[in-house]
Amino acid sequence: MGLDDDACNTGLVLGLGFSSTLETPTKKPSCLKFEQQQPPTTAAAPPPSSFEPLLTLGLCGDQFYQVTQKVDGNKGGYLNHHHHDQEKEQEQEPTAGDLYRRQASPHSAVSSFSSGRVKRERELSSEEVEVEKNSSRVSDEDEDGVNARKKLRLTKEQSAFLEESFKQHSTLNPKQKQALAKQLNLTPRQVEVWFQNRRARTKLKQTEVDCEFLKKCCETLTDENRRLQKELQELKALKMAAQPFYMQMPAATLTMCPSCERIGGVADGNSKTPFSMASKPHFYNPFSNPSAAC
DNA sequence: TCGAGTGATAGTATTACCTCA
DNA sequence: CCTGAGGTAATACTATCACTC
Repeated sequence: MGLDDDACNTGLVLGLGFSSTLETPTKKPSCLKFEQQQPPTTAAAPPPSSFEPLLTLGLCGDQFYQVTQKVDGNKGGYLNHHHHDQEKEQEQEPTAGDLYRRQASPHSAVSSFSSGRVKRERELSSEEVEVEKNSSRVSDEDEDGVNARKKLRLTKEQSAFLEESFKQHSTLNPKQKQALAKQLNLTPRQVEVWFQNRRARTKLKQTEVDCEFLKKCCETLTDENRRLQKELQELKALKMAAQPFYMQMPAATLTMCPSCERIGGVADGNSKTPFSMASKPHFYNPFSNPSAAC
């Protein structure tokens, strides 16, 4: 493409691209409709080179949504009632190490126990494991011992409550998780999984939205680029038409005296031409004839 | 029957704490 | 006492499975 030449001759430069908005959420395009919530303790940082529109979804409060109304999670019939004497355990003060982690780690919040059931059961307190086994409608094994993973469906109330909580905080610390679980008659693990999936799917949706947005940006900029290229060509044509004959000649055939700044060469080099090109050094070729014009 | 939505699981990365030589 | 290495725990993310509607 001739952009470089154009830039040399006209000072106009055309470009097309996006700037990374990493860590500059305020620079996001204003036309983005969705905004992805960045929790106070930001989740794992994206790769440094990634485009991060930093959109947020929902509200972001300073305080975790205080649950004031208990939602009966058993209305749907999928959830078994479970005992609430886990409360003591839930309200135990975290250890110093826990506190440190929750405050210092960017990943502080939802525990996922994601290394599988064996690990999970090692990590969970016995009470919590018991709750988990009882509270969900099904366990991994049914009465026949067959590994039939049946699926819990959250009730509307439970979903709405979780959504509301997610709007407040997209991640939960263990206490919040416990509280939510208790309010909703779910296991902490279920709350945790719900938040994990919610985050993942929010991100997925956001990626799709971003993709569409970037496509549109690309189209717009391409059109703009095309328009400016055309305009540039027109300006160049006008400029050429307005130039005297010798200025349209190849620069190699022209020389200009560096001292008197008069153009020499095939044209009339000693006359008082109005086209003395002061401050146009590219008309001067020091290797051809430095002072021939004089 | 199929596809979308979604709960659940497995694997992996990161970070911080703890222990020990 | 200090320090670095290795182990462990907590938590996040991603991919995928599997079930329900």
